[in-house]
Amino acid sequence: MPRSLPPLNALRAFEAAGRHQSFSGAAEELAVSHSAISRHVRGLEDRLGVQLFRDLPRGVALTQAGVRYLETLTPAFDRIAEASEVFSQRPAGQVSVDAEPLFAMKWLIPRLGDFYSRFPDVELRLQASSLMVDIDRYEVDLAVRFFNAGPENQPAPLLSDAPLFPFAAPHLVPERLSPQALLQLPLLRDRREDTWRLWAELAGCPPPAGAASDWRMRARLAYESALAGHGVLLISSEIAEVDAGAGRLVQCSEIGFRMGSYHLVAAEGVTRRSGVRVFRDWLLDQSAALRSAQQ
Amino acid sequence: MPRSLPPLNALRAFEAAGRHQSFSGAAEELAVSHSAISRHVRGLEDRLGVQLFRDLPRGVALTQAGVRYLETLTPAFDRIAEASEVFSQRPAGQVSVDAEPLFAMKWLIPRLGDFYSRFPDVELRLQASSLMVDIDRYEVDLAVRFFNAGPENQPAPLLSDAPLFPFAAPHLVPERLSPQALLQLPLLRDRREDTWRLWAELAGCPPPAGAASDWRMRARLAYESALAGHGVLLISSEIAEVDAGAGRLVQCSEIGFRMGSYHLVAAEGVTRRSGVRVFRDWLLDQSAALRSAQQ
DNA sequence: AAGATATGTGCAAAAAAGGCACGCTTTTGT
DNA sequence: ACAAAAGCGTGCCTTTTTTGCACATATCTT
Repeated sequence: MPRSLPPLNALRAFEAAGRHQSFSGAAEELAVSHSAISRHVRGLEDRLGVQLFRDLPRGVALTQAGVRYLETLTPAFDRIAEASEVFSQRPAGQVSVDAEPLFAMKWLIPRLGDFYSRFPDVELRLQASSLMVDIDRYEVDLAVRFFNAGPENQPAPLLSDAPLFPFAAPHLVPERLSPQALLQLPLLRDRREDTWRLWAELAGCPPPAGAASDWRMRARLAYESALAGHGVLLISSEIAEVDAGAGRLVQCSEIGFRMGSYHLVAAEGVTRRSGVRVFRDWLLDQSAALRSAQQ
Repeated sequence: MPRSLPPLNALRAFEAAGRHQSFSGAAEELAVSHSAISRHVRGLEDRLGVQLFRDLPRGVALTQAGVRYLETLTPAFDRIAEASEVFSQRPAGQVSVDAEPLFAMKWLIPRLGDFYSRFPDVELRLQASSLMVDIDRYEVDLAVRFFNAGPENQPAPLLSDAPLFPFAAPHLVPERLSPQALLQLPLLRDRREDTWRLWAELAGCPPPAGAASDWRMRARLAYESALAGHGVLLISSEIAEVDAGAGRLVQCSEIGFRMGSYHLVAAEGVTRRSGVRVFRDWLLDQSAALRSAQQ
């Protein structure tokens, strides 16, 4: 089962020699001496047990076996060369991306330095919106959206499925708290759903009563409030990571749950553009690296 | 224009590592240590300037770039391996060949020893006939035919286009003769055409008169007569070569001309069979080698 | 906590590749 | 006709590449 290949450098030598119908020509192409080619070809013939070249009064000519072999080798090497060249071409072009505001602020932007340094020729246009609408209407190439991935969303690859955990500013909650104690604090809610009720249920506590401070607010505002120490927020640990790492937020409990995940949505046909492809690949690699590091 | 390829052994290492998603797995497949794979992959990444693998908590995983690269490399290596394996499979099977009688006796059979030793598993059935009919009616795979190649016979590759020269037994003609002297000797003719008239014309002599001994006879008989010293025969120098080399015939003049050539005709679809392919390739190689050695 | 898995790395050995010089043959040029 | 050049093969030696080993690190399993 394990496939066995002849010495690849000998194959390359033979392939060049076959194309040139000349060892010297191949030697020049490969920037070596003709004797190197001669040895490679002879070694290959010995190994395969087949005569690939025939002596001419002056020079050499392929045998039928050689012709046939070459007909396979040349396209194979061409494809390899083609695929390898891609890496040396600096990708360029514009990419327009729309991302969920919090994802953009706390996940994407902190990582963009890496992208800019790797692909200085790709011009990135980033905007933030949370509207869950058809991507084509926004006239962007790529969009980061938060939803529960069903079978119908399969083609949208996952960017982050980190669970929601309670986070708060360290001066409000210096360390882990019991669920009961935590639920006594001001609970910040965004407009999405009644996440705190779900959390309390999971923690085995009675649902928290609404308090004066638990307005429904936009996610960005809720997050800023948490940073300011105004209460506890249920937020994706990957979103909170940048501020948690800097000591501006603290995870208050081990209890968390998933409510959906961030996915990358691509507009029709845009991946034909190298800039788009490069950004998408980079994004997915960042995401995969993050997830593999966490678990 | 000259294509530049990354180090091929590094490519193979990467390709195996990518398939296994594991350096150790690749190392086992390639029968080297894991450190060899590790170095190869790192070297390739450095050279291409692209990260191909990402570290996992335990092990490695392909990046998007790695996945894409692998998608090209694996089929390319597969095709190379496939084409290389062909040589290690001994071709077998039957091949039936029909050849012009003189070609079979004086050209083909003397060379068959080489074929038998190279391909002991191919069973060759050889018959001789000179009828120029549809090959399929003969129920043979390949046929050697003598004709003037026109555009309609293009697909039938050339086996021999050596010109006709006058040959005779050495005791009749110990050395080169002038055309005039030569035309005084008994002229052997086969039934094909009035070749001697053409030759005399070429030599600038009056057309030879018919003599008692110049019967029209089958080519084989004419050839035997020449060997027996009964006269001079116009015959392809490649056909006469085996007897000329053994001193049984002597070329009597430098004047010669082409009247047609031997070609290899294949029946429909038979080249799918490895034995047929091998014999055809061998035959064409023999022919090409002979021609390149002569001129 | 210990053992197994999986990769990275310094160092020295082994292997492969390469170059050079020379020989041989054929072709070309003077 | 003779010399030079173009092409390839080969022995010998050098250089470069590749490899293995031993050890280090990190993670997973039990």
